[in-house]
This record gives sequence, structure tokens and C-alpha cells, in this order.
Amino acid sequence: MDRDARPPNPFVRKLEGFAPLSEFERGMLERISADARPVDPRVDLVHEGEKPEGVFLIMEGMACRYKRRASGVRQIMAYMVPGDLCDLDVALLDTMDHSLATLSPCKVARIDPGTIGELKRDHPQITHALRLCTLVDQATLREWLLNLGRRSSDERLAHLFCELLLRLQAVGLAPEGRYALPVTQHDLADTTGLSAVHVNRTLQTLRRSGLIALDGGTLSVLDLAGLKALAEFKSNYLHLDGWRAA
Amino acid sequence: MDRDARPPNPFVRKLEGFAPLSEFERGMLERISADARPVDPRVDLVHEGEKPEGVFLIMEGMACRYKRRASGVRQIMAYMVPGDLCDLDVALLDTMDHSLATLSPCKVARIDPGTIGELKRDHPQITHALRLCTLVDQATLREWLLNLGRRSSDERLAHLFCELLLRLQAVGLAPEGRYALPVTQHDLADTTGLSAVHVNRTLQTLRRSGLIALDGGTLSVLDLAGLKALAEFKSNYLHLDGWRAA
DNA sequence: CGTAGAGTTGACTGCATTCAATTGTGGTGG
DNA sequence: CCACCACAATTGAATGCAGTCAACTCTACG
Repeated sequence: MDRDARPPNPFVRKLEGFAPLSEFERGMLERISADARPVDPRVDLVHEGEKPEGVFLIMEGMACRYKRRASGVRQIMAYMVPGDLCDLDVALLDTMDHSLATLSPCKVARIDPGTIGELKRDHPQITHALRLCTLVDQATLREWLLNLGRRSSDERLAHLFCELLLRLQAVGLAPEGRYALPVTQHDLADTTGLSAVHVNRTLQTLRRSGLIALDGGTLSVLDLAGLKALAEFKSNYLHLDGWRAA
Repeated sequence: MDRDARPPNPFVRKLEGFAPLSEFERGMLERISADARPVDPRVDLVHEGEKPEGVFLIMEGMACRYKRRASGVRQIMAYMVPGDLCDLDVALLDTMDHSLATLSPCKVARIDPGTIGELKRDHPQITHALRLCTLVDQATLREWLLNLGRRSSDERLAHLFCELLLRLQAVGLAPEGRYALPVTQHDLADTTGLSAVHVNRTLQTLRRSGLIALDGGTLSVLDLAGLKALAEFKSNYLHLDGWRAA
């Protein structure tokens, strides 16, 4: 028990969900993710138009992908939570077509393309897990498209909260249906395609319905079944039933 | 001139945009895509929940990815045009998290996973091109998210029309700014997250503005600069400036 | 204590949905 | 050849959801 006291590495934990890893591989992943450096909130990691150098791995906090229109309005296109790796194959492209930024204070590791190349060459299990990660990222984008296109405002938020709950649970960061959600209502608005004012009102109806509590950056899911039902949430797109189930 | 009379293979043409191919590789791709079979419009190729078998390659017509909610409402998440290959890595997953269907009459080739595996093993250039394809697919999903979240109805349609123009031009199917758009207004509604009625009205304003003509399944871009300006269209996410430019 | 940023509330406006009816068109069978 | 049907496109009217603008509160922080 004592040896397990240190917080489990979310990166290792996530990949283990997708493929069985050897002790050696776990150690290698631990080493790769060891030198995460702190980054302030609201800081761009890479900006649209720049040439990407290396790959970012979020170890603590929350980050996001986003784009802006000329008017300044922003659309967030993905949340990145601890354990998430961005842009595995991004080295293949010459310029970023979107930006990457922290939402909260984060710990971020930068992995250089060479290291990724080595992993791909020498560790098929890890490669397989990483490829599944990108497939899930893609599936998540599709689900978000459904969210923006065909769900009402309360359904959109409910769906987002369900998704984050499952993703954070998968890396052990949402015990008892509660997790840190260190984002502003404005961020939620830019995520769900709504206005900040309307997010505020919608959150109130979710609270009044007894589905969630959201206070001081902590989201508590009070009625998971109700929340899932409202959002019509199906977790299949996250493909969390990895090799263990098979 | 006579030998070039046969229509160029859109699949080969697309991949050549992403990587230089040898004559042998071109021939191999031609062979793979040769036995496309006709499929009626509005037919599911794979349905959500099924186990995917093989990979689909669109050679003629238009197909789409979509999801449905319990109420029956549909959200289209991608258009597939000639030359587009779906779900390169889909064999890695056990169940589809979305459906695939034709919109118009199509010619579709099915490629079995074994063939894909061979390509990946023996032809690094092709593999590279295919990987870029999936990166562009992902980037397109992100752009669509911006479209649904932060663009008005006329901007959404304008953006869609711009994107399709460029994608079809890339495979030689949009000469003189005109291309076949064999979809209903209801399909466009399910693409843009609008109602069919409102798509109708929005199309009328686009026509009245002199930006497009849309009649009998043919879209003509009358004022490309204006259309791009309205949609705030930037083509960078399609990464059409492939190896030739570099 | 003053300021800045986030959250909250109210009033007004407007864009988009819904419902319903109508028109147009191609295909089918009498 | 024409009646009829199915489906897509179009139009009108009424409703409502969500955006905008603006003011106010609350809290953390210097």
C-alpha cells in the first residue's frame, strides 16, 4: 500500500487502458513524462500558423485546442486532461491549423519527435495504444459535432460534463463523481457554442434540477443517471472498454 | 491526348497531392480502386454499433459520416467525395461509433484490412500520404466544429461550399468553379445544424447576393472571393500545399 | 480599500425553429 | 396521355430559444 501512495502517472494509466504494457515500458513512459514543467493558465503552447516542434503531454491541469475568428470569437475544439497527448503525428505537417493553450495552471511535458519515433520503432504495444488515442480523439470530435449541431444548451453542457467525468475517472482523477473543472463560464461558452450569459443560466437550470453542483472550480455530479439521460450520453465513442474487456 | 481521355483516378490523384508516388505505386493504387461497385443513394455502408470490416473508398458520388439521436435527428459529420478513404485505422476498433452512408448514387470500393496492411508494410510513400489524409480529416472535423459553434447560417453554408470546391478541385471534379452537389436541403440542414426550412431561406440569400447558383444538383460558385470573405474561409486546414510546394 | 475578473440578473431583440400549407417535378400506373 | 403519388423545394405565420447590452454583485488580490 505504501508504495502506491504516490499519485499514479495519468499518462501511463491512460495508455494501459488501451494496451497491456510491460514493466519496462511503463518505466520508459514514466521517464518521458517526468520532466513536466509548470505553465500558467491562459498561455498558448503553440499558436495557429506556427511550425509545431515536438508533442505536448498534459500531466496536470486542463488545456484545450481552439481557433479564433477574425472578430476574436473563439471556438474550443477539444479539452486536454492529464494523460492526454496532443498531435502525435503533428510533425508531419508544416504548420499548425489551430492553437493549443492552457486553461488552468498546468504541468506540461514536451516530447521531441525523435523520442516519439523511437517509441514507434521499438514498442509496438505503446504505438498501438497511441494510435487508439488518436482514434478516440477523432471520435470525440465527431461527438462534439453532434453536440453543437443537434443538442440544446442544457444537453450540451450535460454531455460535456459526462464526458469529462468518464475521461477523468479513467485516469483516476474523479473519485466519487467529483472532479476539478478549472474553467470559466466563458470557456464553457466557447466550448459549447453558446454565449457566456446563456451558459450561466443553463448551469442554473442544471443545478436546480439537482443534476450537478459546480462551485469553486469543482464539479460534482449529483445524479449521473439523470445527467446521462438528459444528454443522451453514450460512452461508446470513448472506447474505454479496451483490451481488458476483450 | 487520347491516352489521357479516361478520367483520372481520384484516389491516386488525391494521394499524389500528399506524397510523390512511383509509377508502380500508382498502378497498384489503380488496381486497388478498380473494382468499385455501384451503391444506391441513402444506403448505409456501415452502421453504428457494427464491427467494421475493411475500409471503404469512394470513387464516385458523395457519401457521409453521420450519427442519429434517439429522436431520429441526424448530424452529418463529414462528407466523403471521390478519392476519399474512410477509417484507415478503423480495424483497430471493435465497433463503429458512427454510421457511414451514401448521399447520392456512388461507386464504392471495399478494401480489406490485409491489403491496407501490405501497403503500410511495403510502401512508405503511400503510408505517409494516407496518414496525411487522416490528419486532414481530423483538421476538417475541427473546422466544422468552428463552423457549427461560431458561424451564422449563411456563413456555415458558404464555408461548406468553399471547402467542397477546393476538395473537389483537388481531384479534378470542379472545373470552372462548378461541381455536382447531389444532396437535398435536408442533408445540408443535417450538416450545418440548421433546419431544412432555414437552409432553404439561407440558400436564397446566398443566391440573391450573387455568390452561388444551386440548381439541379449542381453548385456554381459565381463569386469565389465573396464567398470566401463571407465564410472567412482559410484553406490552410486542408493542407493542400503538399510536397510539391515544399 | 480599490480594482479586476468572474458570476449573476434583467430587459430587449432577433435569428432560427416549428407547424402548416403550397408549389414544382419526376416517376408510375391506369 | 393524364391522374396520381412521393419527394423536394418554397412560403407564411407564430413561437421561442439564445444573443446582446448593461448593470450589479461577489470574491480574490494587491
